[in-house]
Amino acid sequence: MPDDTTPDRTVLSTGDTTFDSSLLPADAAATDVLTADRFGSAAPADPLGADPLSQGAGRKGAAPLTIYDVARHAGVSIASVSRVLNGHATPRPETRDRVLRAVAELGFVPDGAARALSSRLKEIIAVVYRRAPLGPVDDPVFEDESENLAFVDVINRGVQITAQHRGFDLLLSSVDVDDHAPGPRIANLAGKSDGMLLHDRVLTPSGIVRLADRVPVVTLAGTPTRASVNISGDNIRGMRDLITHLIEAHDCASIAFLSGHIDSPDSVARARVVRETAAEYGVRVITGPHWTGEYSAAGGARVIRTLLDAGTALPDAIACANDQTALGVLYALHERGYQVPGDVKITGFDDIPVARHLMPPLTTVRQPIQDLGAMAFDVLYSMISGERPAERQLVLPVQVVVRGSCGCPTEPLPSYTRTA
Amino acid sequence: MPDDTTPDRTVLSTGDTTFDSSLLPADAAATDVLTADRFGSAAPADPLGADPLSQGAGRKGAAPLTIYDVARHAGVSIASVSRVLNGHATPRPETRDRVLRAVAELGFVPDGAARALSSRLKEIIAVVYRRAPLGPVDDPVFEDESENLAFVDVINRGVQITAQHRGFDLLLSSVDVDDHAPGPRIANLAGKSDGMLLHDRVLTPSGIVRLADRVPVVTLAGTPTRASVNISGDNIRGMRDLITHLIEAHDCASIAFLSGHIDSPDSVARARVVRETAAEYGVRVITGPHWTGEYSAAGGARVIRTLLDAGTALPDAIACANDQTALGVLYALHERGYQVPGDVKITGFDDIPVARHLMPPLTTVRQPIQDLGAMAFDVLYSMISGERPAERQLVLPVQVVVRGSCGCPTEPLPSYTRTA
DNA sequence: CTGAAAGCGCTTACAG
DNA sequence: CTGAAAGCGCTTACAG
Repeated sequence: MPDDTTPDRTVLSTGDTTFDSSLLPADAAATDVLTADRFGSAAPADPLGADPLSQGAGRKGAAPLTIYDVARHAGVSIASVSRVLNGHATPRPETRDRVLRAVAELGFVPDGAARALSSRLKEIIAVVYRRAPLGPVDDPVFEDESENLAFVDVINRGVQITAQHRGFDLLLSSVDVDDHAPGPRIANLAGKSDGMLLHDRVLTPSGIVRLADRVPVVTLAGTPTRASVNISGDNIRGMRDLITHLIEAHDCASIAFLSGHIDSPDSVARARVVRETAAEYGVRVITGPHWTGEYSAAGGARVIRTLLDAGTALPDAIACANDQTALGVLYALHERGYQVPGDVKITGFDDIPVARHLMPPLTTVRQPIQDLGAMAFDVLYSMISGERPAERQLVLPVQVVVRGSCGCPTEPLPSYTRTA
Repeated sequence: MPDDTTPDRTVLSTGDTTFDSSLLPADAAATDVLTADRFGSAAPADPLGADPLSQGAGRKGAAPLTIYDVARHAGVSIASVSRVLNGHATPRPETRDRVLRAVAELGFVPDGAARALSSRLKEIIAVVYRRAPLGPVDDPVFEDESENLAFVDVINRGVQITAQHRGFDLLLSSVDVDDHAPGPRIANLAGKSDGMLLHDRVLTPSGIVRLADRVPVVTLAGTPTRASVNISGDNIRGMRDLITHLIEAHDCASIAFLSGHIDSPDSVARARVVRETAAEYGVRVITGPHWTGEYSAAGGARVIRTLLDAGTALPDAIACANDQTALGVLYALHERGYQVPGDVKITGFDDIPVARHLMPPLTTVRQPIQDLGAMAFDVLYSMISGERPAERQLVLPVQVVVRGSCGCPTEPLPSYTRTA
């Protein structure tokens, strides 16, 4: 019952340090919080064995509990305690019970570092991403770099949830954009984990190869190496379908591609497909150094403003390298009084959560973002388990999601009838 | 030079498993990736000492390098290696150089678990959040739970960046909404970390007290206990200023408060302030079980649809418990043909990154989200260092950000002149 | 300044 | 089924 609905909370006044005294006693309802068998075995959920030690905050200074304390308390050897804690079959019920009781009464939690050192498994994978650069534009509307990391955040969520199923946790780290020697940090992470998951642009391919020599490595939206596996969405199919839609359904005769980082494999692949697909239809493609948005809303807005300031005419459609860029494009166009999709059609890539809430809702290519993370973990896990990956490059299917920004009618309003 | 601009990448065809062979050799440019002194000392950045072992992926099966290998290679004791690696003052330059060279040549990375066990410091803090529930509405527009976690993601980013400055990494975990016994998972995390940071509604206060008995605990947007410190934004000041603005600047005579989780301290505090402030002005407040949005866009949309379906008249303004809720409210109103702020004024709370990009841009209370995370880490770090926290409740200042959704004119279009 | 050795808290053959 | 003991790879008094 350590449920969040327990109504034993009190709202404090701001800055107030008083608090409801009912919070203080280690009440019965919370007994299972720390004493429940962490391995899912049948621990005594009965609050009777309430931990006497936790009654006072006093044991803070005391030496932390070890497996020896538990063994002594239960009258068994540390080997037996370890076996019970690890769910081995051997200890007979009676021994098991005594151990479990002792663990519950003492509130024992095994030390992860000791377990890791002994078992040679940390049950931790490190995830590293590069923090997006703030656009060069000093624009308060776009000042928050966090907004450009929605894609990474959702992938990481997929990784974390999947890892959790196998008892693994995620050690999260980031590399600053202008950190040109991330090696030491990443080496440190390698020492703290069983495997590493690198987002795009964290390490060069050669850096990845060296890292992979020490620990299994999987990359996301990157490039496979002889020693690492890469996971990506299907850029080719996704962008081809999107461009085809713009041309066939909306008669676009000129399409600009607003790229991401010039060295991003995803962006390069998407750009190429735009060119190829348009060429098949004889449609004009606009791209180049003026059309570079660094995957950020600020970058997208900057491109639009620069173009309009220069008096450049807008193409029929702008295909953005990702949704964040489209977000900035939409904002800048609106700011200058242009209508989307009336004056120009806009599309994104990724289908991050907000894409559907924009005005107009964003037509984009939906990547299975959380699945990318899940898949990345699965592959990494198998490598940690000693398996040799069958493929070095895994591509997940994507799908065009047609909404309003490409010129398609926004979906009709459904009628909801609902009773509370 | 392990920079992402190194142009030695090749874009693959989808599903293709070939790759540019230039990726294969462990080229000189990447030498410093793993061999650089991880403690910032003067390691030989010179690529001359390129690691011969990493030339082949063959050493995969070999026993991992230990400090003994380095010591032997350098002709010193393991104690000296350790001292150099930890930046102690003692080893004289010559010894230091020999160690550093051996470390670089072998590509040695110390094992984190062994370090942690020996030094009693893992340099890891665990962060746990509760994954937001999907609204009960089976609505494809709002199906992605990730969209409701933007606030948590940004806080975590603040934590991670701040932790990084002290050499700490972040162990990220989440508790499923309907996990009623998160104890075992959280105990496991406690064993893997030096301290814990809990987001709202992860543990009951009594659960927190028990946990705090084993490891330092800081909560975010929660409730302080005798054993843990809580960090929050200034709900009182923020909501008071916001409601005052709606009343004084926009003559609102009826204001609804669309709450978050009913047991969320933040939501309860905000609701109370809405009531108190409105009462001072004699303004009518609408709230109650029909006005509960669980902090999610889906929840906000559901509330609006239910009300409109029931023929309920809209109040002058709806103050949402957070921005996510406002996002759903905006969408649902637009869906039904209502104008914001014309028909009803809408406000949020948090100022998550997308708030400024909505149409109309969302008037809200800006919390220093990343700072909340930074502060949380700082407090936790001091507790890990053995300091007794001076305050149990820390409140960070917030600020009303007036945009279009409250009825204020959207800011005038600035004129940008920019040269590429 | 440097090294031999103890010890951190677990897991797991190895005996019994 | 159970226990004594070795060992995981580091750090750090303790001597020299």
